[in-house]
Amino acid sequence: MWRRTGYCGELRASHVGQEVILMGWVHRRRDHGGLIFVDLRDREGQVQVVFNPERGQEAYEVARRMRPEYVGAIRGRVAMRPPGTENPALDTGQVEVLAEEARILNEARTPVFPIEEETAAAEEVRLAYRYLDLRRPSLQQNLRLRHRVYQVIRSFLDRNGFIEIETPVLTKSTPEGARDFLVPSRLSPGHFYALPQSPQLFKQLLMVAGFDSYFQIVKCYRDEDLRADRQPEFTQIDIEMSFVDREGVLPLMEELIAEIFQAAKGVKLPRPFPRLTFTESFDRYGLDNPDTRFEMDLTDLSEVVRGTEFRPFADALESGGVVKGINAHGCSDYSRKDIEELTDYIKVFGAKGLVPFRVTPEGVSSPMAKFFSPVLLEAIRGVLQGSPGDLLLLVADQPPVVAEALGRLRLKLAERLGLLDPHKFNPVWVTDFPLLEFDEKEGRWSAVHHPFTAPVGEDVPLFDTDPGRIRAQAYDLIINGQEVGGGSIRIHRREVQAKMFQVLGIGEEEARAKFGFLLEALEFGTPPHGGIAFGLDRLIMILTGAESIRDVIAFPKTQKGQCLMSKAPSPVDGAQLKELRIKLDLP
RNA sequence: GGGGUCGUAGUUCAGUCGGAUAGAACGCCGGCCUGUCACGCCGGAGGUCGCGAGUUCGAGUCUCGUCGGCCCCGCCA
Repeated sequence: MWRRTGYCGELRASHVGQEVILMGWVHRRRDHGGLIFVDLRDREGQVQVVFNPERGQEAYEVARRMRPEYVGAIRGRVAMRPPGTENPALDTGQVEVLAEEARILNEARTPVFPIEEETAAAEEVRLAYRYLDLRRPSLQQNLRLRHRVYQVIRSFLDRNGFIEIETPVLTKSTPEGARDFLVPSRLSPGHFYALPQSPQLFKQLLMVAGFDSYFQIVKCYRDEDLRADRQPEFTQIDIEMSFVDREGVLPLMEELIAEIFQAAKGVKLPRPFPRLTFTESFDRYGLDNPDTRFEMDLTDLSEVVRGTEFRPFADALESGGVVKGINAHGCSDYSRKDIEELTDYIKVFGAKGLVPFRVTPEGVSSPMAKFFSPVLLEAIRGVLQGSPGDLLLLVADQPPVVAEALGRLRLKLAERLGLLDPHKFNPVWVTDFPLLEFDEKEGRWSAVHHPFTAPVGEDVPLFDTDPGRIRAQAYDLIINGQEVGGGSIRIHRREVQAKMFQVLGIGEEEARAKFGFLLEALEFGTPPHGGIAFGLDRLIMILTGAESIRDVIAFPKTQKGQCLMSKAPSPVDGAQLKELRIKLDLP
């Protein structure tokens, strides 16, 4: 076998005169009868190879048999292209390789879809032939950027004293949180391992063990329904630190994120990152994952419109609700149909309606104008700072409904107005989440973050009086409205953990059965500790501008959790099931 | 569990009011062509209209069911 001298995509004018041996895929062949051009492609790019029978009759004959995606090897000399035939679209476009000898290393079936930067092929087809899809430059670039990010993370955390430790993939099912993937145990019939939703308990135990600072780039598994940014298995950058409070975690994590953005995008993120409390975020943006690349804040109009006869507003206010609005700058020309579309959109989130007011040079107009006095219309305009050309959109309902409806509407409008600058990266910490939320369905308190999150010290007495007002020492990192990470300072005292389980309705016995090992560990000298986990896939999505998480994962699954290439999941034969003592009960 | 949308040649799509032999482009195969790079020109092959029922003289087209892709709600500590 020949040994290649380098990559196709690397050849430049400086290589002219050198003899090279190249190997790669036939990207395209242009047969002129007496002269054949072959673009040979490898991971670094492509280069034009010229087959002239006068230079190599046998090589020419081989080139005649070449077809797209054949794997070929050529030996030849790098030459400047004749003047006027350079191709500025190619990095290698100044030069070409004059083939003297050629070999076909392997033939290829006609590709199911052409291997091009932008493919028109449906994702269904691309996923079934993922290895062909992965030949396309855009996916190659995404995965190589992902590789770069792995290296930056390891280098940064190593430099800062973190120790990389693997935790079990076959572990224990725990209550709360997402549905577990289960793995039957052959050696313990009727017992099951669970795949970890995160290494949460293990990393805390590593703190108990005295490793001080730990990290892991680790797969996590959650058996929930998929979305454009959710896969059943995904990767976290999992981090935990001992003897720290929040200020020991956040600034260092900002350095890590900044280093990633610098290395991957050449973007400098100013530090410190801005911070918002959960309450501020909720009030201004309606969501706990605010996109701060643009303004359009939610504004409270409850006091302005109090006393109005307009039923939807009056009813909402009487039943403890609020009236809030946003100013869609320059949207006064939105048609009735546009407004209807936006209304339908927010109805998905529980809002009953959307009340529009157009600001014109003559004043404020609205289909609902007859319910409002001119003074009130002017007051609404004033509070929302409406100028002629603006469209004011109001929603009235219970606070959470108003927040989500307007928060999502704000994003929808920003998208329509082109306010989401893809070159802008706005990180923001959201802090002071509530520790608990009341689950109406289950009729009990549940943890907003997870049951090991520490409450803010001064709020601990509220456990007995008003659990809903306890703040958590938890924090999320949001970039451009995407939650890319979240963490907390953990409970390290046995009695606080007990209080937490108590309020969650997890009995002494159940707690011992489910988390006994953690509770016990807390009794053996647990340092104060806390940490964070970043969603690596989502981070790579932001860095690459990918619209789907599938574009940053080599072998992703469909919305039904299937791998169209390997056909997983699949039935297994009876012997396997018998060995596991499993009987199927299918509909 | 629910809502929306899509499924026709290898690929991307068109296909009228239900009507005769289901079309186009790209790709593929063959021929010609010595400076192309989305090469060009000539010719050709290629179809389980996702699958299954039903309505009809007749279904790619209408109805019902079903399978699958994508987006969303619920879900995702």
